[in-house]
Amino acid sequence: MEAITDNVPSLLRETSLFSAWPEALLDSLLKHSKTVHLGSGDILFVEKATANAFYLVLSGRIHLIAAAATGQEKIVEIIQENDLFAEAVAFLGGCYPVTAAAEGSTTVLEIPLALFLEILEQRPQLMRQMLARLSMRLHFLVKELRQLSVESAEQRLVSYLLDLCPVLDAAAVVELPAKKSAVAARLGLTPETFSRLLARLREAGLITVNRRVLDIPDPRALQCWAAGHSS
Amino acid sequence: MEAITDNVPSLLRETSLFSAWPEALLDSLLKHSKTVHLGSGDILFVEKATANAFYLVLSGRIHLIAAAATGQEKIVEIIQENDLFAEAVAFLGGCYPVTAAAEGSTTVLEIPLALFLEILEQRPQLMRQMLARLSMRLHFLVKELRQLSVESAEQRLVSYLLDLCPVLDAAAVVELPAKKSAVAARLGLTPETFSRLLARLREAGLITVNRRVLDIPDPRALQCWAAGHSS
DNA sequence: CGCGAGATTGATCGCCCTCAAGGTAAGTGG
DNA sequence: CCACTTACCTTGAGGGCGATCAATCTCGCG
Repeated sequence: MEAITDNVPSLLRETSLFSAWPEALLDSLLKHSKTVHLGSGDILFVEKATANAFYLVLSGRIHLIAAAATGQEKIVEIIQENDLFAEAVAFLGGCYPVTAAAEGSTTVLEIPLALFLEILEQRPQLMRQMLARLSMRLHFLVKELRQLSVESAEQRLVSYLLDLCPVLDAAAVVELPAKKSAVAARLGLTPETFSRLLARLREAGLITVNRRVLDIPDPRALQCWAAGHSS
Repeated sequence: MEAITDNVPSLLRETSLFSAWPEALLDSLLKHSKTVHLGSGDILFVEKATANAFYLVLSGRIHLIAAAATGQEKIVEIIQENDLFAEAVAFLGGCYPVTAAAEGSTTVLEIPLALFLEILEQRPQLMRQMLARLSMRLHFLVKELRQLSVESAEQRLVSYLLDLCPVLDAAAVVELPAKKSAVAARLGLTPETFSRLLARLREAGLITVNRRVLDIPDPRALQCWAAGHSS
């Protein structure tokens, strides 16, 4: 546990938001932060709860979940290690728009919003960075919105796989960031449909599947194939 | 035309973003802005084009459209008179994530991003307001995302109608903000499905429809009915 | 009146969900 | 080492929602 805690300053510095922060500010922020350990499925915060802090994933993964009255759930985003989340709520003093749950054993750093805002208030450049961050998230969400509304399940899956590829011009071996049922939820699909789609791509010779690891010999071909299937 | 131009300062001041700006700053921003007139269907900017300005709708309506490779289109948002749009792209120096098209004859004020950023850079409080604005948009998009992925067409329609009601506790007469086919696209539906859903609600005695004007005698009943239909 | 855009209604189809039944690993205790 | 368990994934059959195609209707307008 100490090992992780000692690591925190360097981890924080690796995030795009904090990379340019002066040492002193980071330290004072860390003094008022604390690590939280979560078991599999544990809830970090629930939708509509008052937001007092935002978080950095130190190890494990966090699912951001939007639930409907019917009990159906959609995973809005899967937060990986060393990623910040929920930092955007800070500026409304409001509540969390989603529920955050741990996948597997997970450790997060809890950073109080009040102090963060206080520091930000006095550092225009930092504000500028926050604006850029939020702007990026906006673009991400707009893209998601488009994909959900106008693309088929297969096109969404292909887009998702292509996003995992570091480059499109060379063969790639990618690992799914979570168990398949969770990735399915992330894509707005049932596990059954997800499985069937993977099978289709496999039968078409576009990918090979090994547990959580996918081999994509020709990303471009995958891209074209999905486009051709819209007709 | 002069009449509209003369009106601009007061219109700008009515927007949440500019309401607290000093007169002098608004004036200098206005000096470098210009009004643009659009006919029905005219394109203001296209997706992926480099962003040099953001806009305020002076009269008419603007559709923000996300298109897929297949030619299908989804209206992400319908911008009303006196609303700002595309202000969020400023902080990435990037490109527009959607296409903007006029619905009917429309006039917009084009505000250059560069100058806006310059002013913002020197006014931390203004930055803070921008952050709050972006945060609100993030919440809006997350809500949209949830609705698209986990709610049925009927639930989405009802949510949309309820959003148009000023209060839920009293009867409301609301006007659709655009022609029905455009509202359908906004909800991710075809005009046919939209029409059928309205008919269903009408037959259930929950609304009456007159051209673009809807009468909702009991919003609460509408809300409950949609919830009950999830089973 | 005749025209045309938008709205409605009907018939049919396909995608994806649901429900249900195996299948395939990993871990457990004998 | 091997049944047994458990979690996860896969595969199959069937159904429903919403899209598509097509015909009719309404209304504003020249």
